[in-house]
Amino acid sequence: MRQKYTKYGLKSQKLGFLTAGRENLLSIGSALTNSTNLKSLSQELGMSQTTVSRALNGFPEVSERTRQLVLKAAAKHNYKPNTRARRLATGKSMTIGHLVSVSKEHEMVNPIFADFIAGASARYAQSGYDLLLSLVPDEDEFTSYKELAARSAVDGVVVHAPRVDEQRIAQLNNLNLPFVVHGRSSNTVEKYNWVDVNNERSFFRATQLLIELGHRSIGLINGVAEMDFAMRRTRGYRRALKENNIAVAEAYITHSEMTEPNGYKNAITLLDLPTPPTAIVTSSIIMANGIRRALDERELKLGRDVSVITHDDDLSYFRDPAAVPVYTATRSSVREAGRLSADLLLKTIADPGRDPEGILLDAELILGSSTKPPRPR
Amino acid sequence: MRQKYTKYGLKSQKLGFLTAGRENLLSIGSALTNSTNLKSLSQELGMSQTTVSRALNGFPEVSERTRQLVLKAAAKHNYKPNTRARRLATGKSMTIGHLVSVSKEHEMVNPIFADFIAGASARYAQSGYDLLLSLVPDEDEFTSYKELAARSAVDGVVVHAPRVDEQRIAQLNNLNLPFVVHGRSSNTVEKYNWVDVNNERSFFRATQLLIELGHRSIGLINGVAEMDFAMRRTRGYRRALKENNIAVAEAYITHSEMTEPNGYKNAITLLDLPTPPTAIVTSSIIMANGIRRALDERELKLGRDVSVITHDDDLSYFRDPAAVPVYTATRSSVREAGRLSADLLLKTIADPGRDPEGILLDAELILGSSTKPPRPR
DNA sequence: AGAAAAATCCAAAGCGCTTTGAAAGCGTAA
DNA sequence: TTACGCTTTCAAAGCGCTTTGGATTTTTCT
Repeated sequence: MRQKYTKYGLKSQKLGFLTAGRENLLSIGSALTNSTNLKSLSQELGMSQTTVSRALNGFPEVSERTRQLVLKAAAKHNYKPNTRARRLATGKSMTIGHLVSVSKEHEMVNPIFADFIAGASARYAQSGYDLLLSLVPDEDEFTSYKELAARSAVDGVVVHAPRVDEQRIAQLNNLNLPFVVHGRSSNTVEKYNWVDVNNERSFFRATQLLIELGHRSIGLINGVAEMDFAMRRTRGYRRALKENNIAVAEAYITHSEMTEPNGYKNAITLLDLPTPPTAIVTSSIIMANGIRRALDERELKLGRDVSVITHDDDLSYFRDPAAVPVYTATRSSVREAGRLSADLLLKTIADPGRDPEGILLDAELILGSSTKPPRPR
Repeated sequence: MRQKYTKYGLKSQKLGFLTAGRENLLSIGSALTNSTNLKSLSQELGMSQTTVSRALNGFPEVSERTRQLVLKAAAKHNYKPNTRARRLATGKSMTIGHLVSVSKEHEMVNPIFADFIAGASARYAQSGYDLLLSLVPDEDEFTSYKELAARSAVDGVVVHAPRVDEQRIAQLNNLNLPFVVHGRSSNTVEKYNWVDVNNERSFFRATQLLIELGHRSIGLINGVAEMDFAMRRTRGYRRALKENNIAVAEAYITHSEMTEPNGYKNAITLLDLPTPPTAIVTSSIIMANGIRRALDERELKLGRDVSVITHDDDLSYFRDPAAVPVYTATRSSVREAGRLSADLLLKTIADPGRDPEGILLDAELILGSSTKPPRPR
């Protein structure tokens, strides 16, 4: 007799060992697939699988009486069509992929992604889509997209944290996989779907506000320079200075991953300059916390001694219900961006011929208590 | 002739309209399924689908020469078995579900979940599993698990943020769906898999340290009381006071969602008591930031005027590379917890007969600069 | 009443893979 | 040469659903 090498053979052996008492494979098989299926449901109802399937999926070709009978029986057994079978039959994955890259340097996961996904997830759920999440080392990003596409595991993907030069956009267009970018990529000429905040304008306004208050030495504590949002924010900052005839001091500009310790470290660097800035604009409320710590350490008071404006993604665990918020901020809900991205992606999947669309959100400039005119020397 | 009501009928009409030029459905169909499949690959190789499948899946029943030929051809076409088909055929979903509940009150997503998932995700990827993420309003939690099980969309789930009284554990045991709890549930007698930090002991130690420094009035700014971790931390805190014959002042204990503004608010409450505490223990580094802000506002200095110990989940965007960290902290990497949870879940799925296991992590007590003896009055 | 139209239902054919049970190929011993 | 045991390959049967093209029943219209 032929020796059994197959996976199944091995497994059944193992199972048999563990579940002594079972006499055959069949009983184990049925123990694994415990739930009601379409076949048994239709048999119980004395109808064909077709009719039951149609009744459940809302097709008009089944009488109302039949539909009610089917729905009642389905509810009774808590029947839900098997996802795996349904996906194979329909040829759709009903799944959206989110690939979030984890920076190699600090193994950092951008904290805004949780709130972004919270927004998107709700939309997917409404439309019956699942969310496939994968955190990948940033050098593996494209490989991961390609693999998802090749094994057709998803119907679309969201691209997080685009860089100024973003390869993924062209690559995804080639793969013919619907996608939406959260953010934009300046050096990309192709058309693509995106949802972004008006970074340039909001940092222009923030800087402008500080200038109007009388500040002339304004620091910028920004994210990593390769990131598109960071580049745009720097541009807004520079433009404001330029339009007000203030020279840009390169030493006032720092770029780094947006962690609290980096906010602290960069603020210390600025504060220890021969002529330290009297105001700071920063890209993240997490960094703002680090800046506050630096001020504290240098015995300086936020607002009174140094003004700070931060970008505020309206993260749920920093949301400030106070009438006057702590930080003057350019605020834009990243959760709302998640919702909009999801909507856009679902629209694109439903209608592949659709022209790519860009959605530009305008951050509000919210006045808090961290900005005051500079202290007279 | 019968009128076409079917979904497909409708859709093909729509597609036809949008893609003028295509003559028939077939061509559209093939445009959608663009990738190579097993059939075409085996035809090209002049082998049966069986042989190709076996060669790719590492079965020993295919000669080395054949395997190499197959692998080469597969690589050439970037062939990956279609996920949907494979899952139906094997009867496995190769997917782990993470249901993260979003609190109704603040729509808050616990910030630790991103790092936890980063840890788990890497493990899943290694074993060929996908991660299905769903953020659900906390009242829908169980419905969501039930639905995932009914449509057999996942092979196992992770339970986040268990409460002292946690219904989900018994429910999941009934569903016969493998699961791991991140944390524990005190009032649950059933056995289940869990990965948790020794919350009781670490808060005992933290409180003990403050007492040894000379503090007698110690506040506790904790998470929501229903959460199991919060209850255990309170217990450790109380035990330390008790063992040192210090009366517990209920006014020194606050419970709330762990946001920065709540940290601030609760700290202000404590600091404005007739006899304010000289030290505070808190459950989250985010709250610790709020506490620092409160100290700042009351013109108090962290460490010198009020000592603070925080629990530190070692979140990537707060990770402090400084030799002496800002906060004295009970530290335990939540990312490591994610890895361990994933390992445990995958083990359970591979071997369903396995006895449930609990993994207890011990938080380190890290000395930082936020703890000093109390200031003499 | 009879024919046409509409409504309702069904058997069967996939979806793209894995797995089974059997057949074919191949070297070696009798 | 034949027979035997391995090794290697294959045709075919599902997995549980959706969708097709018809078949059957009911309603509507003349």
